[in-house]
Amino acid sequence: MKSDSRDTQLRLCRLEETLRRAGVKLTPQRLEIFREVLRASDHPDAETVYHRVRQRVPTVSLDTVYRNLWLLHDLGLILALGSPRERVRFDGDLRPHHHFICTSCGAVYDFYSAELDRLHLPADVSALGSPDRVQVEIRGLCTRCAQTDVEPGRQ
Amino acid sequence: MKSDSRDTQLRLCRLEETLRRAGVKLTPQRLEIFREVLRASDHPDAETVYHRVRQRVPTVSLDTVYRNLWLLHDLGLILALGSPRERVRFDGDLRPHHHFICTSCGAVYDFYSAELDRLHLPADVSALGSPDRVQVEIRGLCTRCAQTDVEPGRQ
DNA sequence: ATACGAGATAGGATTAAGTCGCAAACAGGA
DNA sequence: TCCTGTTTGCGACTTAATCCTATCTCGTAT
Repeated sequence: MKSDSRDTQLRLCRLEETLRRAGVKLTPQRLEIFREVLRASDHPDAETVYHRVRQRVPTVSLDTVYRNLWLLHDLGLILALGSPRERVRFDGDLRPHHHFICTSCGAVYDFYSAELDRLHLPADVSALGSPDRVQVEIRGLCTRCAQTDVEPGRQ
Repeated sequence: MKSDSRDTQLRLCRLEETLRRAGVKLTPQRLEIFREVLRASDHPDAETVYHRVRQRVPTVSLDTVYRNLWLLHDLGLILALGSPRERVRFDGDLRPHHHFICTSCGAVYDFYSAELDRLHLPADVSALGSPDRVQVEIRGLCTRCAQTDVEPGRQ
């Protein structure tokens, strides 16, 4: 397992620097939670991270795991799958379409593209399973949020 | 608002037929919940659908809304955004990558593709906001589930 | 038309995910 | 080493979502 060296080392340096910049302390709990997410390749949920970290830091609390996962997420050090912090949403539009998801307000905008609908998938996807629906998800700041957020001299 | 005619009409026919095939009854509540999701273009969550349906069917219960949303989802009549019925999952891999999500077991497999990483986005996306991260999400049956599910004469 | 039975509903009870508040502990700069 | 602002742990709490079950209803068969 060589990946536990160079890659992880770099990520840990980046962790230290990012935390320092944000004025956030590097506690053993925080470190272990971060390392656990790095180590995992199975996209664990908070509870799973909690159990794994517990084997190294037996006193860690579930709350601390939650707090730190979202902290690391907000600092851009790890990613969250799905629509973070949101309930499940439903969509009556069955036509092939794609999503622009605002990382600030959580709004989901649909858009259509014949080009994206017939995307050429890489060969190794077929080893994973048989595709049923292919969607492009774009995350970013929506126009509305960009206006209200910045816009100096107002507010 | 002409879309409330042809399109909706077709979808309602399809609803009736799909329900009949599945041996499921067409109740007024079910119909209104379906129509509400069709009508909405803002990807509402269950609670929102509940409040809207309530204005037409004042006695409807939240539980009925949940049950029917998932029923309609399972019958392929509506879609759910995000990872349905799952908790938030975390991912330590910051490299650009894409996801294959199994619709049966919920597992998420990563895959990498330089081609997909530099996707050409349609022009009208820029009107929605400024893209930050672009990901292709493929939903389908994973190889493992395909084997265990079908495979006659075993188990 | 009518009756009947499988399936559906309402709504209160329950579970479980996730968050809050606060006292005690700790990181890390001076 | 000291000191201050941050973080932790934990129990209480909130809230999304599901379960339970008596009652009701759709839709088929009569």
